[in-house]
Amino acid sequence: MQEDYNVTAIQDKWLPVWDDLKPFDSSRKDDTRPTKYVLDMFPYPSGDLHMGHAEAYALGDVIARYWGQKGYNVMHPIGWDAFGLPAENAAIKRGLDPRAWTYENIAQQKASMRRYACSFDWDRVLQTCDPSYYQWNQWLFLELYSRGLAYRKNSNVNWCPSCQTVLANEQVVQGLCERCDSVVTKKSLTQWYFKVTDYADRLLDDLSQLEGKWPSKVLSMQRNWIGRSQGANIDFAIEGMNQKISVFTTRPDTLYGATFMVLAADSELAQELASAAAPEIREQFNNYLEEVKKANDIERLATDRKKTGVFLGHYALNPINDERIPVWVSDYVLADYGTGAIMAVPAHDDRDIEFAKTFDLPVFMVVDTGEEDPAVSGIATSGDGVIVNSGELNGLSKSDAISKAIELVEVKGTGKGAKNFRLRDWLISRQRYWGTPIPIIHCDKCGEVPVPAEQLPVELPASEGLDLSPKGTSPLGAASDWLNVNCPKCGGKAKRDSDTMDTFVDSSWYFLRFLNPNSDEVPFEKAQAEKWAPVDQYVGGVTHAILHLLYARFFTKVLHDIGMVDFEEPFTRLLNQGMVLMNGSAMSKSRGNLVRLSEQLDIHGVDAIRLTMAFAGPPEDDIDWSDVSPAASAKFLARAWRIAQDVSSKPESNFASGDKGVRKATHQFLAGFKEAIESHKFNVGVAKAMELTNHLRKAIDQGVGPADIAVREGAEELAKALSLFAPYTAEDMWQLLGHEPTVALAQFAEVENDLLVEQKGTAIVQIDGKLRDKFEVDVSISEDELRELALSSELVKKALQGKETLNIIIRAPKLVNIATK
RNA sequence: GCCCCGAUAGCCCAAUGGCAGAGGCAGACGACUUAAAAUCGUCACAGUGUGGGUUCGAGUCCCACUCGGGGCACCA
Repeated sequence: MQEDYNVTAIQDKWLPVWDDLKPFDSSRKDDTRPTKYVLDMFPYPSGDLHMGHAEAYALGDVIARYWGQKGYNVMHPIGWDAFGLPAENAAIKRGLDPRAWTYENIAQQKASMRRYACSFDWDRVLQTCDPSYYQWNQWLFLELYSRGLAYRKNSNVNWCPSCQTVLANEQVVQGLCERCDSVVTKKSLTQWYFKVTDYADRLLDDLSQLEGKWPSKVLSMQRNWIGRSQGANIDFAIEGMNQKISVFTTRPDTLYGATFMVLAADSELAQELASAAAPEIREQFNNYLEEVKKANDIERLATDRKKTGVFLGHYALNPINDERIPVWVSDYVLADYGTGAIMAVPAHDDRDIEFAKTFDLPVFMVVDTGEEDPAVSGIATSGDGVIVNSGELNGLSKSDAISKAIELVEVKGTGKGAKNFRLRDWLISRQRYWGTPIPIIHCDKCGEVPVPAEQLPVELPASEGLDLSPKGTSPLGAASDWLNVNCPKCGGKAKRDSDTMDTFVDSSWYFLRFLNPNSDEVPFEKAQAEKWAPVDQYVGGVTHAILHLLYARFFTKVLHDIGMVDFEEPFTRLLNQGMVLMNGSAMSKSRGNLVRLSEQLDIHGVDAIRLTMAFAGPPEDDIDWSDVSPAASAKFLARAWRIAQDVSSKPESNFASGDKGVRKATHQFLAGFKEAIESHKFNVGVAKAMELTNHLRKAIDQGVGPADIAVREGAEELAKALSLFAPYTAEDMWQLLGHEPTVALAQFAEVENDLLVEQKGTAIVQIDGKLRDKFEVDVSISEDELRELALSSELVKKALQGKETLNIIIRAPKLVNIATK
């Protein structure tokens, strides 16, 4: 009897079966399959899963399931990035316990992931807010600390007045807080840092290993972010003072063109020089500094901003020619980049010439680029050219002059070749509650004392009784029972560090914790790392292109140097899926275009939604939900399901006697599907499955009929392929075809290449690239035979009338192109 | 301002330098039906954003531009 395809029924039917079978258990001891590690970026547990998760996990699942059906033991774990501000904000707003709020959301998301049939290994799960996880954050922090890679310093840090916490450079976007869009201000604080800058060169250079494996966009964003520039540090003596100004420049070739110097207004050196200046200059400087401090980054970054500054009354001496040049301060020079001071070469730098024009300072051309003299035109020239007015550098090209100038200052001892990075050290302290406590104890006598390893974890105290609302200092400071301890060194009274770690610390190494998610002995076992890591395929949003991926790469390199892993890049391949939009813009409640995932799943079923995500387009493109049709996906799945229902042959493993045409369609499908999935063209893979379905439908209704064994072969491969996108439907098809669960472990058939070889093919004849005729030919046809055939064609003869043949290109058996005059 | 990516049918998207169409949506028509839905089938629709170039041959490679998206940006 023919049944109907019933989405709800098959979902209810198979979920418990899978729970029982655990097809994605990657820890079986006797497993001899080769390994693959497929990882989806773990979610933040704020509320239930949304459409974005649905896309990411659908795509990650296609890859994980594919390798499983290719015979690999696939580790595909999941966890929760569970610390962070939203839990606290929920706590503050609604009076909830952040811990309870977080675990409730995790439970809800976990249930949704099960329903969504994610092929996760449910025995490898972690939550970063568990002490069993974050104790290893603390352990790793102390490892870094012992190597000088974690340190504390006072500086002007980015401060979000709304979140009331400091932010890493990476969390400041266009002068705004990444999280709440408040204008970020500066505050002088003593904070913990990780010394990422020690790894700047390796972080940059190793990107070349990822070329072709990571999206080029992400590689270029990381390169931009690290921002290495090559040049020189050059010292300028200050006239009449036992003091010098050191500058970083990428253009030492223009040293003769330096006509003034500029110090960052908020630098220490500026302060110092101002103090040594005449009282009226000091006053001008102080007034200026006040103004500068008031301006925020938004104002400072405005492109049409007028140059401002103050002359300090001092003169510096150009080390290459002892030229006497004035020293100014301005806010267009940044205190925290390079040395906080520049030599200004107005002839060849846009900013410098603007400043020179504003304050009527001299412009002196030293590179002749063939353009008008900047001193006349008022436009700086920055291109290559011939060095002029520069003593021993005259006549050299830009790049030769750069080397030569470095040589000259090195000989004089007034400078040397240098490189500079845009990358700053990673500020990891946060003045918030819901995070990993920093495992340091401050003792008046002993200073910073690491918490001894055997006392880890330093558990976060209960939030009860603590005021979590942002106030600029950590809420933990008020947990006096927790805060006050004895110094591990001297036993005297001491206090715990009350800040918590940036949650990006948690996610910087979580992919390794999945190797041994429950170990109390080690963060992860080296042997397991050798077996599984690095991650073969990482899947996640491009929003993490800089922050998370850079930090994870940094951690991996540190762990490599410590000897804990033997690789230096954590994620061999990276796939960035696009976003799910609605009517052209990101979904949001306030915009009123929110599509609820749970609703979509109720209406169309899990499989149809997953399939829609995969079929919508290339995975890295955004999906506009208004452009796609989950109803059509459901319709297709029903059509495929009916194929399995119609197959009337008994299960059989030898398909040789099946209809050749149908077999050919199946094996063509297998070859094309493999190619499509392995190159991440999931939409094309789905299209090929649709094509096979159409072919089988026709074979059943109008061709060889449902009993031909080739139809069974096709239906079985179709079920296996659909298992990547639509696991419930595929499992049911597999059963209809007379097999035991689970299709997720069934292997794809080997492509029988014999079936793909064509006997006949279509040859086309072009004249000057335009199609004129085509005919069926034997694929073994020779070039000469094909030429004969083409030239004897009536259509070709007609088209060639009155034309002179120049050349005939033959690509047997497919093409003849006749070029004419 | 600099860098990167994209533009193919009414829509979403395919196409190792070789017949512009694999697949889907929407559409038209037909079969089944008393009728409709569902199902099954058939059909139509663009010469690939614009202008040059390379080539026997360009959607595909190169150059310039337009539009859209993204990244970086007073980084010396």
